[in-house]
Amino acid sequence: MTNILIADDHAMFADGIASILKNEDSIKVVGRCLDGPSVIDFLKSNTVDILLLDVNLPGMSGIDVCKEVTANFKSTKVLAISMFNEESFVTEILNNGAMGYILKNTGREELFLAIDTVLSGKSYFSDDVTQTIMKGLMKQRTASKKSQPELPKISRRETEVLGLIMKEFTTQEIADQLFISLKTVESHRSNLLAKLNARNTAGLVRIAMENNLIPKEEG
Amino acid sequence: MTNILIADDHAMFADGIASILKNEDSIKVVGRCLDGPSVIDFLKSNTVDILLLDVNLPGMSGIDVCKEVTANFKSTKVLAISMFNEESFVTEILNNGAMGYILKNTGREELFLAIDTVLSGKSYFSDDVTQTIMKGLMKQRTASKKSQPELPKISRRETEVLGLIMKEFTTQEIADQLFISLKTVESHRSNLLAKLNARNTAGLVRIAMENNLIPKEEG
DNA sequence: AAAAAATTGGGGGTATCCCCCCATATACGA
DNA sequence: TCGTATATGGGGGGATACCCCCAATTTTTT
Repeated sequence: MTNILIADDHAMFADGIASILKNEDSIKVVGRCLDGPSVIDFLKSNTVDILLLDVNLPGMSGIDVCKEVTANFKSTKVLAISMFNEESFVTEILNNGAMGYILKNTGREELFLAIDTVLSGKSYFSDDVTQTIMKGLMKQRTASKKSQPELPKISRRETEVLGLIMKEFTTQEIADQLFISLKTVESHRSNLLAKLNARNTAGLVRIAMENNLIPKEEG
Repeated sequence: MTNILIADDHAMFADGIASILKNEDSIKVVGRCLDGPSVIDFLKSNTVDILLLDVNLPGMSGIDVCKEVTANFKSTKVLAISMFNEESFVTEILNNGAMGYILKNTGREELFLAIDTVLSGKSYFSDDVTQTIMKGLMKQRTASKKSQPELPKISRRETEVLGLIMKEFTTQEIADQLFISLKTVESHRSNLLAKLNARNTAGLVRIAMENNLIPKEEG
């Protein structure tokens, strides 16, 4: 038996979902919530396998709810539902733990499929949503490239130093690891600050991560 | 007329692609390269609209080639081709400027479609590849969550301070903006270091970005 | 071959960060 | 209601980062 909680402030829509699911023997709608806080409350005293979560909840947004749920109720999987096929909504809630994203015009067959898929631990996305995400990934790339049309080329040694900075090593430690002088590392740091147009270490790290300057290795 | 450059170290495969494209009047295969450096050389003296790039090139990898091409030859669009539907390959080359990714078992119809799509400035991915990416996004999420099972809750004020740190403000500047004492901000910094298990500002910023702690606003 | 960039290193100084100790008041949760 | 977390603030000090000046050598690019 799969316990499902519906979180949507549109009563009519919540009813619709519930009536669709009602006919399925293996599924039980254990509750309905109209806002974020009541979802959290409900989960504290009930077992829920799948949370059908509207992204655009009033008050506490769906994103925050999702974050909270995946952090504190690990046995509950979130399947996001939204009226909008907006790239920002999709990526945002996926980055906060949702296992799937479907649109409100989804038919009953696809709804069941999505629920089963998410329930089995896999992720599910409507085809339209998938398209949107792929486009979004590209847009994000080109947009970030436009904002900083050409950031100066970072040399091999500077890249090394930057990588070690991101690993929280101090200048002295970096010097030791690279077998060069403290002063040399300071030179590289200084050049990095100038090239990346950063004021301090924080900016160095942020810009490096935003522009994917340091290939991350597995550790 | 669309100029296409094929970069693949497997001669037989490059021949196959070329022979498929030869029959299309609007397409002209202007060259074939067997390794990365020769691609760069070729682009320096030729106009190429689309680069069909094998991800797994010997010597200079396809990822590096792609990075170089999108950085320095902005009029050339990269369509990645690979034998492997590997999530790491796909995301890596997409993050380095490729506009599309297709597999080597792609048929001629889909090949033309991919070329046209990329040529028009949109991105193209085989269905299989799309599935792989979506799964990968999820995996990446759950994996990163496992590595740091539960990082302590960051309070509202700490989040504010952390956000300003990432914007490269100094402790004194943060104190001024929040109308609190320098010492208070230092307390928050100190608590953040302890909670996030970081050694210094670099770690603070890296961990914040890795865990998506600071909602980025548009500027 | 000449110019530019990268790599190396130093002196000296200030700003900032990070650390230890401490305290008070408020708010939140068990 | 009683602890824990949060937010506030202070003294003092050592470590680190950042800044200015500078220069020699090597590598890369033009």
